[in-house]
Amino acid sequence: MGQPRPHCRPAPPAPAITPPASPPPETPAPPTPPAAITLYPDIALAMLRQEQATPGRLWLLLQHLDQDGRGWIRIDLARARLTRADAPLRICGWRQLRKVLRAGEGTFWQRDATRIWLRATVKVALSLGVTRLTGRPVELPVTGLTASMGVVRAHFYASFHSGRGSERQPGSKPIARETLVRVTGVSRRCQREYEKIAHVHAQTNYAIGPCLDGETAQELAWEQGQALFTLKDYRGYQGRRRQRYLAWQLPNSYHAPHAPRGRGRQKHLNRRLKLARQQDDLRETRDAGNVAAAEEGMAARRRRYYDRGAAAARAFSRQPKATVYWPGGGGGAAQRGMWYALAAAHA
DNA sequence: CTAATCTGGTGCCGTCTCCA
DNA sequence: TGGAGACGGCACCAGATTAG
Repeated sequence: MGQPRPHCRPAPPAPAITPPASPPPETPAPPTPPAAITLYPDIALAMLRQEQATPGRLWLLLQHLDQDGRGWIRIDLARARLTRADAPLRICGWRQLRKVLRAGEGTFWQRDATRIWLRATVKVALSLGVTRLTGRPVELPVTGLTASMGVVRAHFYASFHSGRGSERQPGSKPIARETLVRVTGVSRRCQREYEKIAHVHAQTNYAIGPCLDGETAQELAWEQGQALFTLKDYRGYQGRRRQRYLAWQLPNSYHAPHAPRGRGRQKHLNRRLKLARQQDDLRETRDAGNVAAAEEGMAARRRRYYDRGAAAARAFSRQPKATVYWPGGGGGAAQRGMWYALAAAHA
């Protein structure tokens, strides 16, 4: 899905209609495609959830091969580029390719005798239950797509972290494993494996609350549960030396390796998704993308993370029922995963 | 003093599934 | 058909509190 292409692509032929005459033979030396594709994390996660990662990977590679955006690929060309032993984009043998093509029929493409007609990103998204693209699209190296399916799945999962962060702090806001299970459909155990494979760095975070005194400790214990402990600041990182603070563990934050890409095409895709949603009247089915947004939204009502203290303080004054966090300042605090906290008042 | 418990983590192992 | 990978269950970790 990497390259800008015309907004309208030719529709696949209706089954009853005679397939078009075979196109002229391809030139033997195709133009060298760029080494990376644009990946929309919501679509990648939906592929994982729907167990469509194998045909999904093939769809991305076929789009990559379709450099001039015609919307179709000749079957013999796909076979040559993806299954030949000496092909740089080889992913499997031709038998397996046939199997995967059958598995993705209708969702990712339609075939006639000679061509694979690729479905547009919007249609694939809708087929996978995604009705809105959130976060940022990311850049995925083609080598990440031609590796084993384990590596491909790991990159699909990691794209969520890569696409999550703000411009100032890419991917750095804490998110619990349990939330990740709900949002990505990937188990906790498997998340760790994927993180190892895709070089996603998980950072442990601690929140530093107010100075220790009996009443605030009680309030916070109510709010945070028994995970609360006292931190003695021997070196004076947070203020006076040896001052005791209330602290508690936060979920991990994650730093993934994929570079973010512009949101330009995503806006256009979201407009078309909205239109398609209205036409298909899908409003009652909770789609996968919205599930992700809703899950994160639920967590956000209780804990909200901000890039800077000023923004956190403003948000807290507007809504004091949610605890707000912002990254620890100098003294290496941010590197150690220290977050400052303004704790919610218990109602 | 010790065991149980809390939240948010990790490691290991057996079983199942997929793919060449 | 065999090996690699995915997955779930279980034990265990930190750093605290609480109950007996």
